[in-house]
Amino acid sequence: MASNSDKAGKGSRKRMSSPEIDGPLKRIKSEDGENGETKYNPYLAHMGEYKDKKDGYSNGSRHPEGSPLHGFARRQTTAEQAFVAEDGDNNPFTGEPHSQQYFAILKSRRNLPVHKQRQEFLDLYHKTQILVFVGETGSGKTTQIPQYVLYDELPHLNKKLVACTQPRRVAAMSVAQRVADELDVNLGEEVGYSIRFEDKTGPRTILKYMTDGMLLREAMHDHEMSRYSCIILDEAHERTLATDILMALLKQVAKRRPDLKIIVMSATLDAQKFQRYFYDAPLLAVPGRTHPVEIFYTPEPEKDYVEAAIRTVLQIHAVEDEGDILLFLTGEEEIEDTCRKISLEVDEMIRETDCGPMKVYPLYGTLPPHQQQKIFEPAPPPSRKGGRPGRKCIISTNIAETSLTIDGIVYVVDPGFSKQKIYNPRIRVESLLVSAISRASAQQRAGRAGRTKPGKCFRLYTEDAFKNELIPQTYPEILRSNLSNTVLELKKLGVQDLVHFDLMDPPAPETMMRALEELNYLACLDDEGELTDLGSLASEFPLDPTLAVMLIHSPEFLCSNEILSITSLLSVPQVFVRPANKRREADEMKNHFRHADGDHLTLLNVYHAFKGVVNQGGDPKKWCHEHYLSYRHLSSADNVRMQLKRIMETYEIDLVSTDFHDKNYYTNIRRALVTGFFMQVAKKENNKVYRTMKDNNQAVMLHPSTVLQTDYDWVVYNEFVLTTKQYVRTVTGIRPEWLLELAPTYYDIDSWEGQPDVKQALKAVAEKKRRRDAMKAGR
DNA sequence: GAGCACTGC
Repeated sequence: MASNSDKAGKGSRKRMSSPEIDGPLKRIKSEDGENGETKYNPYLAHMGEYKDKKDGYSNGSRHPEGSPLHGFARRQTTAEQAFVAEDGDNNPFTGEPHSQQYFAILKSRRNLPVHKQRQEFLDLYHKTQILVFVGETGSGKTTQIPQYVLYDELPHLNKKLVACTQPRRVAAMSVAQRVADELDVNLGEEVGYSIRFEDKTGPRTILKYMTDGMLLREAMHDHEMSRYSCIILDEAHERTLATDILMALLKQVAKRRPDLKIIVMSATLDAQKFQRYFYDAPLLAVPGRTHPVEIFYTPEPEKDYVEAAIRTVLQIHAVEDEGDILLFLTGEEEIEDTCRKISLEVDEMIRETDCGPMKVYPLYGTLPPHQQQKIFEPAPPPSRKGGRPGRKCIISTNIAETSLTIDGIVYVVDPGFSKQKIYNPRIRVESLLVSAISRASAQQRAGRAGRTKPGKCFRLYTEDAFKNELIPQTYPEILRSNLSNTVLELKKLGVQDLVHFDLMDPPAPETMMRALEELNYLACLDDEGELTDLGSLASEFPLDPTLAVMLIHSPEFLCSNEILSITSLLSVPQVFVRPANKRREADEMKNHFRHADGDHLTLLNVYHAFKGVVNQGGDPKKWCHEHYLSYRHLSSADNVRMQLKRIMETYEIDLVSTDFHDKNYYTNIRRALVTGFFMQVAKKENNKVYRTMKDNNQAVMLHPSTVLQTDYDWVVYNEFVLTTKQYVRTVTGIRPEWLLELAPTYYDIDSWEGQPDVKQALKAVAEKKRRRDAMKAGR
């Protein structure tokens, strides 16, 4: 142990005492970066052996007398033991004395509902491999359960981690910070988080919060998830694509790894479904801590939900007690519109009655962060002394249902609609549709009224509709998505038999077939459905297969630097900003970057200009503002670009450019686009209408935002947009002979079915090319 | 000549 005390004070954390604390081997390892010594200490060699002994670290002897964890046997601990250790002077995981703040937080932790059931939790945890845990909002499950697991798993002993997944990055980051505080450790040391672009964990990390997508990525290279001794899937009821795949995967891994424990945490609804899915796993339910919310329904269905919503909000403002209002609507335009209308109406009310002031705020995902922050401003004070209190009204998309929590909401107005993604496998198109929400969603919305005190929820539909028309749960994402990316991931994850892969809600066979077909055309899967080398490489990129394949092919066209930039820009939200009152100015600015051959090349021009400003030490923020570009999204594209570039370097994909003055500079890029987008091609039918290829076969128009000027008969497009009309967005002109040359399987004329005019046109192109080649040869 | 629910790698 002497070597440990020698080190005291040298590490990043000041070690005050307790050299006898367990884990010297670990500590030395983590600190040897300081002076480059003691990678291996022969006196401590025996401590590395416990791993090989079957039950070697469960006998308690690993924690010497005096250690807070003395007597703890892995997976045999009691809540009482943990309480004593938590109450101790020194932190069992770091050896440091506990801070004052620690004891203050500990007190509040013990008031959480979940605290009472710690022993019950441990009893179940000990006797089962998979556990379903159900806890309502406010139960403390997300912060406490992983800590209960830590005190029982003792992950510092077997060098395995406890992981807890979250659907969203912000949640992973903020919960990790909270738990680090609760455990009295520095974030990034014993407790860390891992999200895209940021890995805040270290050699000492024993508890890691991470996004579900991140764990899935890791699993692609470690099918056994061997770094973890316990995996906790939190918010499983949200049923993200990543969570669904992880659940199916973990079911398989659990069979191969009896030592791996799995906890699936969910909100109450549908708990039995999770239980059944996990072989009737035991279930532990913990009550939440929220205030009651009184629900009101309309007696008759409302014809116009926006109008009804406005009426309801004004009514609340006129007659209800103090408290803020949250109204759920479906999209940006609807929200901005309603904000204006309500503000005007309130102004009138103030003039005519003695009602208090009301601030109205919009809230949706694409709103810049500083404007999103405004919703947290306090409600306005009464307009005169002794007047009626003011309130704020937030008009929000679904973002306020799960992602953002606003305290102080007492009234919720729920018209019962949201925009939802749907996938039509027949024409391979994802689109957004305003649809009725589910009962689970309605309950979640109502719950937002009871966070700080008892609240009221006004549902703008009948009770009968709630009971009989709303579906119980929102369809999971996996049933509403194009699965090309997912299928490629599954193949990479080593799932051989997709048909029998045990997903909780298997997608439609047609959706699977479409994905397999698409991946086959992209040559990511061979004709037997096996992953090809190209497919394996493509799956390394956090991109849609189309983009990944294009990027991998791009060096052949001497433009991988440029395709890398374009790919990054296509992976972030629209970089062009178009404020409602300055559309003309914004469009004029956009024209500065216009490339006559299409939008992809225009994006590239924007990126080059942006980088030019950055590299010349200009003020990119100011420049973006002046040019109606989103600094946020351009920076994020730059971030994505760096990540993709690193992956390209790892797999030795050359980063090359054609000389800018070469006449083929842009042609090479357009040809490279075809290697990925050859299935997203539209051919001009008449002046306005284009038609997409093969069984997609849709009449589309070029989106009005396009800069494409030259009259191209053939275009590639990035996106199919279904709104009032069918549009293709982000389009670039191409030459049809490139299709025959670069995607010969897809554009095989002999096997071409349907679309006789397209077939005819392709035939003519092929014939022309043949003649030209013959002439060249004859010369 | 128009609109973009929300996440995630």
